[in-house]
Amino acid sequence: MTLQQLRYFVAIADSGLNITLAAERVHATQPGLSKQLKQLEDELGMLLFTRRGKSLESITDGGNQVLASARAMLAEAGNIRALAANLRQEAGGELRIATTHTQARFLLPSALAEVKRRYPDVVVRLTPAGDAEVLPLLVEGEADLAIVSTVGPPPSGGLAVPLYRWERVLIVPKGHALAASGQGPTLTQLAQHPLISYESSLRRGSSLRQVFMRAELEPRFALTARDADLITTYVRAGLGVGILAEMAFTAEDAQDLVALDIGTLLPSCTTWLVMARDRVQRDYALQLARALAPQLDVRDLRRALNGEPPERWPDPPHWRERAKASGPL
Amino acid sequence: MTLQQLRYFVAIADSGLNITLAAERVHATQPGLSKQLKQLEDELGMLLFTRRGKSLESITDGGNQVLASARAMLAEAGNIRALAANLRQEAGGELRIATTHTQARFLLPSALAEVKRRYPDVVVRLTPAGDAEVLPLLVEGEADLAIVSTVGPPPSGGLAVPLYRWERVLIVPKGHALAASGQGPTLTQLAQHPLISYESSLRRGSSLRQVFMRAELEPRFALTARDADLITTYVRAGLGVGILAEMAFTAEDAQDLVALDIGTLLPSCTTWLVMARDRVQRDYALQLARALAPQLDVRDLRRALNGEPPERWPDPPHWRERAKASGPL
DNA sequence: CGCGTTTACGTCGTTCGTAACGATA
DNA sequence: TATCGTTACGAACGACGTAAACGCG
Repeated sequence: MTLQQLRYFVAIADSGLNITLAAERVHATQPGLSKQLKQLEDELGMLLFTRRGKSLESITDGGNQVLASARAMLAEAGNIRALAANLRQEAGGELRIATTHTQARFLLPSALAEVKRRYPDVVVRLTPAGDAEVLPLLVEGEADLAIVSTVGPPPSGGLAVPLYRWERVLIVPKGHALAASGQGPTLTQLAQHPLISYESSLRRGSSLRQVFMRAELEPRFALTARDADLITTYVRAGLGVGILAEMAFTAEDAQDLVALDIGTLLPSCTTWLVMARDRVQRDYALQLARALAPQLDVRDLRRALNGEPPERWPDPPHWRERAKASGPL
Repeated sequence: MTLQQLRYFVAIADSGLNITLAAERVHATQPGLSKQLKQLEDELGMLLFTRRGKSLESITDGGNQVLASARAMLAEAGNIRALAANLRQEAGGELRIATTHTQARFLLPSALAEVKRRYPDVVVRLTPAGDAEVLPLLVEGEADLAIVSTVGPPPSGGLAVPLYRWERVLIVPKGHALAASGQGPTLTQLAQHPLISYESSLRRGSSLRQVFMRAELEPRFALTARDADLITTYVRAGLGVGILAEMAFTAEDAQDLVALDIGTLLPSCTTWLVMARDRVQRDYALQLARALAPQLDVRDLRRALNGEPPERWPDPPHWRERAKASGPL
């Protein structure tokens, strides 16, 4: 049993049992993986996959257990390498961030610029994903850090650091009926208009739906999208009124659109930086965390990166106050 | 980074930084380990040990962190192998049990005989150790199972299964003053005699000492030993009165010694089977657990072996009733 | 001078890539 | 026939053992 064999094994498992594809991903040849897989099975004296003819059909029960252990081992190997790279103060490296489009577009740019300034050789890989897909990416080891938003308690599945809170705003064209009063509408008024919002709003448990449900109203969604640009575009096109993260309403939007405060209608959101427990992070991950959460004590952050978060984090600042806040050095 | 390199590395760390000794333990040559160590350090770009001249002086800070990860990886590798061996129904294998002399002598024989009957090819390695050294052996991976006794709550450091409860008895020669009344003495009477008991009784936190301390009495220890044979021997020799686990008082002892019930004076003990969390056990470990705890449901035991113990274990039987009890198949 | 480590060197095993073959849909 | 896996073969590398040299107490 070698680490290489285990690496090939999980690559095959992660490639939908397609050895050829797995071989490409690990930068090796297909016969090489085939052979190593067979050797691993021989040594363990068990089949890791069931076969139909020559093709792999499914993972065996035992194979799944081995898979879990193999993943753990490879993760530890990664820890060792990250540890060494940190100690060696290696300039290069990769920083894989899984997050939603909104955070990638409005929160991350300045923070990533800061990281890039101190660590120019780091390759940042942004993986935009739907709200529900971000955390799995982290758990499966596809990403080093995840940035997600929740209404209420921190997300599970990792170690969460609160970054900031934010509200949703209602977007309407200038001169729209709802904008006439100058202040936000009631929920009942809102329910009479077709809505344009994020895809995740369609989910049964989404906070938007829940708010309507509690008021015994049924929201009508005209259109959902993943990013704010599309939402504002369709609001402009008159397809409906938009519900947007406040961060996503730009100065340009303000030329022909109006953002109405609906803070009382919808609960506020918290955005979290999430990392997998027991995974050693590179130094530039700390740098990113500092840039994202300047209100937090660096020592707390460093401890958190090492898997020992404080009992309670201080309440994160609101998006609007965020620029002003700055933690102790 | 190879598993082999990591194995060599921990072997060196576990051999007091003596490469030659480590080489013997892993059945390899010393230059081989030297070279692999160097290669590992080269690949990681860090020193794992500090050197004085050519000799290894100490582990570096980074080395210690790598060591922890390496141990975790090797443990997982062991898990995979154990899993495969179970699946393969492999007859052979090793069962390393760390325990005290008393349990090894009076509890284990019948249970081990049962295991050996079903798994004749298993090599059982009994590691007798002092009361305080048993659990560390388990945690360090030197043993698969540990059997320890506590007064009160289960031991930490692993997953504990309660086996049985037992009392300590007072051993005196026939005709001894304390035996005259036919029943046990008071604590004050006991304090007037030199005591002979287990080594662990000397420890500051031992339950024996605590009982005396609470009564503001100071016990005098004439002699301490690790095993019951020695204790009874010296009781016979008239060096003092013995305090012994009830299991250790044999029919032979009864010919010239008397065991007095002091159940009211000393709290009763519970003996636990402890295994490391997240470590896959071989099937014969389950067999041993069944033999040791016949009062428990096999399904609970199996789940416990897989790391999912029930919320609460039923109270274990007393040693005297233990032979009669038998759980559902 | 003994103990323990490193260096040097040769051999053997193993891994990996290329190429050809085979099976399956 | 295209796709995907296995087998065959050869080259290169790497691990390991033996033997000798080196440093240190």
